[in-house]
Amino acid sequence: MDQKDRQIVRALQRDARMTNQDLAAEVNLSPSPCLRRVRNLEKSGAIRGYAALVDEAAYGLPVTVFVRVSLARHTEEAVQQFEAAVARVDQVLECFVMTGVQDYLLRVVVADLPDYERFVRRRLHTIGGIASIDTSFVYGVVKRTSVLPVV
Amino acid sequence: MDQKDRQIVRALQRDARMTNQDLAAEVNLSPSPCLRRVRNLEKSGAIRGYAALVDEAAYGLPVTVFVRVSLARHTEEAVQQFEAAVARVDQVLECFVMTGVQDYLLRVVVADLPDYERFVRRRLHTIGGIASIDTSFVYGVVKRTSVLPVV
DNA sequence: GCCTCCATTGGCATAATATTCCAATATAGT
DNA sequence: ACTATATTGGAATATTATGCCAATGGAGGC
Repeated sequence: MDQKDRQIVRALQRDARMTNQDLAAEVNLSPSPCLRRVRNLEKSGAIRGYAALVDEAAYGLPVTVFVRVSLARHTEEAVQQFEAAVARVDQVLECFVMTGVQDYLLRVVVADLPDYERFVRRRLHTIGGIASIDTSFVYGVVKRTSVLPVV
Repeated sequence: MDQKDRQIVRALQRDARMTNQDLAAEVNLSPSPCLRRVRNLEKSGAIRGYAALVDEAAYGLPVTVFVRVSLARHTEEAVQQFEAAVARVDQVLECFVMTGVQDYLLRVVVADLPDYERFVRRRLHTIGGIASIDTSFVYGVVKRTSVLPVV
């Protein structure tokens, strides 16, 4: 991935639906080589896909929660089971394995507080093997971008 | 936003570059009304934009860090100053105001550990007014989706 | 310093897609 | 049941993507 690829990537992080012609103009290429670069980035996996950014509140899920989870045991089996189970839960949009005391950080979207309680009781605790759950609600968004910094 | 709009939104979260014709087929509409719905969702702000999903490692920034920040004082002025400053830092992709002891949760991407140290010393601490910083590195990704759950 | 080879590029023709308009259909309120 | 309003589907047109081929540019060898 050279500088031109990175330029293309940043442009598409800003607006994934811009036309190839506009993209080509922005990175100073003609459309053909520009499109070829994009296709190569897709094939190589550097571009994992394209996603619409949606206002969760407008969609009907205005509450975002970050949940930190610790497992009771860390056997291969317990870990695998938790990770497979959590991946199946639709409300969990992201789940990261983290350094520190807590094992996982989850980003979860729900409709309201009662909905979050239901989520914890029916979706999380039913997985089993969880030692502790630490919940933080999102009050507000200061910044939210997809565009990676220039390297 | 009705069920059809939500279907459209989920489809575009899965693949923002699918053609309007395929989208229309998926939600059982003809292309014209489907495109009109998409445009309305864009105008109303329900769709905030479209972003390419990029492999940070392939791009050259393989280290993702979640940083929790507390401010020393919570005067209107100190808060505004911090938020404006953090929004200007390119390595900070997301910054949320959170409930709990810590005030903010930041998602940061860097090249490596020395790069993270530079980031904290030159970008974060120089902002001023920060009482504490708590760092957690991302070891691995269990799940990562843009698609909101069905409501 | 020149030449050769390989990767990348630009332009053109064609195919696919988006966009706009209008008539037809469906929906909600009275 | 009737009217007003919003939404739909289809066809014509404008944009855009795509694939092919000749041309260009740059790195390494002589």
